[in-house]
Amino acid sequence: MSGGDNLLKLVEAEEPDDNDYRLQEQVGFILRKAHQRHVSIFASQIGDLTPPQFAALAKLHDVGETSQNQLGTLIAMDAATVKGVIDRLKARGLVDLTKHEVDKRRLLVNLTPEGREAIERLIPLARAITQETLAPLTAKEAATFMRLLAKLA
Amino acid sequence: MSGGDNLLKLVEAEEPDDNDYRLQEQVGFILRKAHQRHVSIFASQIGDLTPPQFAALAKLHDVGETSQNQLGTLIAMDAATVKGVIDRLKARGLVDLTKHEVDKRRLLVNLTPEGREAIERLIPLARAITQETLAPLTAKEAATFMRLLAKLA
DNA sequence: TTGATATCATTTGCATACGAATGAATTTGG
DNA sequence: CCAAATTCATTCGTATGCAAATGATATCAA
Repeated sequence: MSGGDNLLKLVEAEEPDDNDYRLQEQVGFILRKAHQRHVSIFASQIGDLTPPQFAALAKLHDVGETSQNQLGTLIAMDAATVKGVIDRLKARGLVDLTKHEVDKRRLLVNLTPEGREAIERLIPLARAITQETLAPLTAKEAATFMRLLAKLA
Repeated sequence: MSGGDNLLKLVEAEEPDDNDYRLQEQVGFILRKAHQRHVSIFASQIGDLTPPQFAALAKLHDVGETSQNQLGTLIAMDAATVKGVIDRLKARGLVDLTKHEVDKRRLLVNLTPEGREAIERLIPLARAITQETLAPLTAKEAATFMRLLAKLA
């Protein structure tokens, strides 16, 4: 190796490979923090609904009546999680549940008028939440970020 | 449900603003899904430890003895959450807890030999998890993504 | 010094999140 | 047609995650 002794020593000193694991630079750790920050921004703008609850209402507003299970698929929640979310929305009168006439396994979920009013009122706030979440990025960076994030999700 | 047919809810719906809201394109929704995917990859590689538990061990390995509260700050967990994580690690013999000699409020957390063995064994797997999480991106895209994600977190 | 503040840890309550097991209803394959 | 497989929903157990309240200790300021 030509003239590399000093450089080699330096590199070895800085990169012992196993001792050098940096938690703060791992994608999972930063993803978790970014998600936490978003939830916090959401809560500051929409205090009385959680992001999953909002997602359920927004999707129902979008697609209309669906089964609980199907709704879960649309908003990326497993059956156990979606049940809890829908139960709480029902308790607040934002959705109602009816049995499917033909397929008796299914539970159909609908927005109530109150639920419809709520989601339509909240959607502008949700736009502001998206903007605030992306505020640390320029418009171009945000576009790039969204494109790459979508690939990961 | 009583009454009858579906009333067609033709809410004469041409408010472009409201109809345009696409949940699937909001940063918070995709962030949540990307995080879910990462947790799932983590679980497939490291079945007997959760990402927060791993983070606690990795950080302890990095900085040595710290108070429970300080550890929480380092790995972005509030006091209530970190307590649960540390309790479970203690129950498994991966950390031990001692009272601070001078400041009696503080609870000092240390890796046990088993905890040290575990984290050193798992770090290579964690590197693989990071790689697999970023696998949908090219190397250049991954670098860009990490830079932008860090700005958001 | 002491009274007000601040910090550390704990506890409680609520809300995701998911694996696994279960029961009911439907669909499929032979 | 029927037995097996699948689907839908529910329940249980475990693990974050955070707000708010509490108790113990430490620090600061008048």
